[in-house]
Amino acid sequence: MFQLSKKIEYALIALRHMAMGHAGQIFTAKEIADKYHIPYDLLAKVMQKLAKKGYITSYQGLHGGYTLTRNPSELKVSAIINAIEEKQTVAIIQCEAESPENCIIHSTCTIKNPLVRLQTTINKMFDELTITEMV
Amino acid sequence: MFQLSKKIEYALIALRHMAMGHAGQIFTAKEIADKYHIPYDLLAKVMQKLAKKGYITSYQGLHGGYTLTRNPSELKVSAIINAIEEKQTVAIIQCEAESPENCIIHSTCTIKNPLVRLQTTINKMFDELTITEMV
DNA sequence: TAAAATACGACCATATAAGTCCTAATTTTA
DNA sequence: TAAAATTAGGACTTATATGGTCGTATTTTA
Repeated sequence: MFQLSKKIEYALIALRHMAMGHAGQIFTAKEIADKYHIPYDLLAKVMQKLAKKGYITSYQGLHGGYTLTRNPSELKVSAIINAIEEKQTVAIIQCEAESPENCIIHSTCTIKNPLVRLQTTINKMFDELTITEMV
Repeated sequence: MFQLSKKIEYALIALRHMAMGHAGQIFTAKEIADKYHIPYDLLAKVMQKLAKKGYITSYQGLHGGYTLTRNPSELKVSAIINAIEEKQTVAIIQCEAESPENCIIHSTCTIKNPLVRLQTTINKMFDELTITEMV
């Protein structure tokens, strides 16, 4: 628990790599996968998700690839996480995340609040962290 | 990702329950499992781990059970997490957690530092949070 | 000695994560 | 127009982690 998934690691690696190039530079998934020794297929899917969310722009065909859509300083880690993980992922307590109504101690629960506060802080940190901090 | 495991949830529920009783009061795993509708066997193991680490004291035999060893204010959530999860669990990046030497970008990695800082903050929060805040 | 509790290892089922494979579709260029 | 290089994306497999169960031993008390 409390680990970023490989997908997110790969996304950060790729975006950082792209951020280190010049504006508008095109990168292929293969090139990045090779350079960092990460599985091509997996990285490809990750980049497809990022493209779908508009964080990177894709170009198909020969000499195709991806470019960063925006300035790295606008690329929040929180957004990257949400783009890649389908489920609500930063949610340290499950009752808040999925089924408050099934909670056993419902109204009298005094565990939830401190953890929700903690979670809010974590969310904020991921929100304030951008790719710029990683180049 | 970024969710507390059920085991830890159960530990928090149990410890909170015990903290709400009077000092020295004995509670059985069964009693707590029943009250909160959590699987007895699982809770039993969780409590065994807590006992092994000395956070609660166990009494075997008929009319046995567990008591809190210390004041709830000394029961840090960080300690509870570490008692129950075997692996280094709050470690958002894997290179720090297990194999820095295998890292692909080793010396030139600029991703690690911001995440390590974030992790430090999270650790600190879990360290400052005690059972007292949950009763 | 029986009952009620902890102790603990082994096991199983399921879910999630990680990775692979295959087949389009698109674009460029020889 | 055909081949090559790329993105797009679904289906599948494998590995690992999680959650839960089971069986048996041990301890203590009545």
